[in-house]
Amino acid sequence: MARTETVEGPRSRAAKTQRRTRIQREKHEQILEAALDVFSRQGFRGATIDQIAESAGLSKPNLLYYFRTKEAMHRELIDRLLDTWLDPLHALNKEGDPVAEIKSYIRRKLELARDYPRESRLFANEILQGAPHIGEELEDLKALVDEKAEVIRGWSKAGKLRKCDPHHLFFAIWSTTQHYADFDAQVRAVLGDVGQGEGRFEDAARFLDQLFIHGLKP
Amino acid sequence: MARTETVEGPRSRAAKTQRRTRIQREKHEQILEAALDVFSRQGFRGATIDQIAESAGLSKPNLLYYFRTKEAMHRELIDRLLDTWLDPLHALNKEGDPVAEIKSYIRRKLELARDYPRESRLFANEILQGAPHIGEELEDLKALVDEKAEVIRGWSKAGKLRKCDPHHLFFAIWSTTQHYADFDAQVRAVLGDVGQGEGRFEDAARFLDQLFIHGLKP
DNA sequence: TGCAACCTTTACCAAACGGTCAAAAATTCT
DNA sequence: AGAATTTTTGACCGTTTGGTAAAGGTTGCA
Repeated sequence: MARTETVEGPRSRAAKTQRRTRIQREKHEQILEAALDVFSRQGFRGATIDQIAESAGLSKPNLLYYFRTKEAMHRELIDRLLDTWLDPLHALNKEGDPVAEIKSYIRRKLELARDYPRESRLFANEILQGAPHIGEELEDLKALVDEKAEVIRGWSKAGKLRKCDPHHLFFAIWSTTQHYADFDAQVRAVLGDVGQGEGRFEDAARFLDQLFIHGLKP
Repeated sequence: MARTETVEGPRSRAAKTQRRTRIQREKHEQILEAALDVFSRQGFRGATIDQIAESAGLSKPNLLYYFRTKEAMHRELIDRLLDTWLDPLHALNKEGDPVAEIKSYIRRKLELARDYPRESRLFANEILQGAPHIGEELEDLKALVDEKAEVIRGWSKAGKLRKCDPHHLFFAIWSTTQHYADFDAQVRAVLGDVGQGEGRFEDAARFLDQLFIHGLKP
């Protein structure tokens, strides 16, 4: 899924031989962590290298020693993201019980939204702007989705699931779960700041379970 | 809902007396149209005045004669947006048939996503970045949502709807419908470019109807 | 200890950015 | 027509931005 790894980093012997020094490994992660923070809040164009550098506790030229461009940081973040992001979909098991499988898929997606909201927003930003940096990856996504859509269709045909358009089912699951990460500001405003964090996600999980289960049981 | 109208525009006598010339009215609209285009694709920070000016067929200083800052354009767009955006929710009628009301609400929201995708993305961008420009408006939203949530709760208690958390129901409706506008790039990639536009929304409407109706019927 | 590789900093650059200003051009009003 | 007003323009400004060059400091290893 990840794009052909072009090793990013300093033009040094260690880098060229792929063997990274301790400092390189540490700073590399440190920078990506800061970059994720900034990109997910500001979007690609809105983020500045200075912001990321400051958030990472480095000077700008120092940061640019590890990542030669802003794009380089963004690209590596997106690459990493996609791998973990599609994991739950990969796990959808043709042999399992349909309703239980979908329930568990929803749960996993919701957990991702809870535990990795920055990644979710990073992705949302990218798609919102028309996915300018991930054309290639979206094709891989299509292949995976088409495959899993067939699984759903199979379950429907076997009478184990109400008949429905599998692609739109996926859209509904993605949107409802990611909503809690991407539109967090709105969710918090509407729910009020009472009953934070923990209970919120439990309520969401209960609601989505009910909605999809009753909506899908034959 | 709209914020107290501070009339934006040229510092001219006509403007001060609120009476706008023909040219002022025309250019004003022309600029907002272009600004919507650019803001919805690039986000606030990503958009540049030059881009908007070019898209509107004006020089930058000329544009700035009508809107004195970038914020001014964005603010008026957001203000207009919110009015039409919440219309469908206002229309949710306590006296109507619960299932029919919700069905019609979903349909309206989906039509908005189809007919005004740029507005949807403008809003999505704003919320994604943490709603920095619309704190005030979100409070009004909360009040409206709370009110309509009570309507839903009433229907549930009367046994006309399956018991569920009304707020999360709204989240689910918002996210699933707006998904088609906001994540259009992903939707197109997954569905392939075949079977465009028209059929797409019909399929979505059918799916969402089924999902929510069966998920909500008592 | 010395030296080669690696890391960090200071100073800098060109382009892009949001916005201003004064004056010219066009329009409207009487 | 001519004055008054509105609209448009070109030249400009200070700041921010992504990124570079080169020199100084640090580390690891023979």
